[in-house]
Amino acid sequence: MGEGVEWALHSCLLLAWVGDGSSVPVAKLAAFHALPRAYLNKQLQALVRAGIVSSTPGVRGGFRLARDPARITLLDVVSAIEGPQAVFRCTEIRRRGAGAQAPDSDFRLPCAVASAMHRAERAWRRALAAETLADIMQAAERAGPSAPRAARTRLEQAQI
Amino acid sequence: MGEGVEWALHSCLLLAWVGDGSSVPVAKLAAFHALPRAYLNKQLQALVRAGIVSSTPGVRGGFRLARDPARITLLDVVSAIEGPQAVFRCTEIRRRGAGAQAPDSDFRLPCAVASAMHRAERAWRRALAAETLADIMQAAERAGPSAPRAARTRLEQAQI
DNA sequence: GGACGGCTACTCGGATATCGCTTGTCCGAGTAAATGCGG
DNA sequence: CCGCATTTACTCGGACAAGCGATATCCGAGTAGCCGTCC
Repeated sequence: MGEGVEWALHSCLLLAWVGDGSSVPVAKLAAFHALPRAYLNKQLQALVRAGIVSSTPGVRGGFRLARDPARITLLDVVSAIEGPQAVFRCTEIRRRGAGAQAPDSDFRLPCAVASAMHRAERAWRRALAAETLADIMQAAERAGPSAPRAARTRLEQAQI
Repeated sequence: MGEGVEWALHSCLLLAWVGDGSSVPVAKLAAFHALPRAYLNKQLQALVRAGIVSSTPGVRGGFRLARDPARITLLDVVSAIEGPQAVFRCTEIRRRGAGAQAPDSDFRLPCAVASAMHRAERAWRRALAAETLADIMQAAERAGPSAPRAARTRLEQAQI
């Protein structure tokens, strides 16, 4: 799994704490976590394409959440960064080589291996879809109730 | 996820159908699915290190399952190929950059983002551990009852 | 005829190269604010 | 003093390289079977 998923999730968490009031430029977000600015921008573009965050250009522009944190699931973010394709991709090797000479009736049903792997993957996606960004916020605030205010302050002070 | 997982699973399925009676050389397994022989050998070595299959050198050597298919889970195979590390790896970016200047109390608990991701990943692993190689065999035989016999025959005929 | 020693062919195993994708970087298009000028 | 056109600085967005892991390959170590020879 790509490292960008972690970056995107933490960036969304920050944007959620900032709120819809103001946009945060990518330079601030990158400075907050000491991440490469341009590459983080690339990941945020993927979130924009997925409709999770919205971007505004111009002198006071930046990124902000496109909808309420309670309506943004982890699956949304993961799918936006990693792409729509399944983690396990069946290449149908059963239809290649000597094994492909079996009677067609054996290939009527989908590949049993792929079915099992996809079943497990659905469980993963279900767990990801069950957790929202608001849940993450709550969990983080439970550890430190001052986290949201502190995040806003550090974000403001963060410089390139 | 690497392509080797699919290869390893299908190879284990074949070895399960062949049974413990005889060893199957990697050349036969590769020819059955039209896979690169040497690289498949590399993947099977990982299965050997994990104790899933056993290898015997020599003129009638090859690979065979090390234990009963009902005692081999998909998680065993996936872990053997992909390695023990988690799919989502937390690099603790919250402790870097401007955000790290928050009070230490905020870092007492583990990262909320990583916790949520790992929770979902545990669901995935649980689903993988619940399915055994014997289950895959049953599902495949339900599609074509002649699959095991056909597989043995094609394996014997398969040539480099 | 039986047994033993050497030989051969075949197998796995790890060291070695190649490719594609993730990661990282750069510069241009576009926009909103600020500013100076004219009425 | 107010409104407008221009300038300017700052933002995102997509095009362009680099590094690293997955992919693919080769050759050597080792073993089991086979054959010839000797007793």
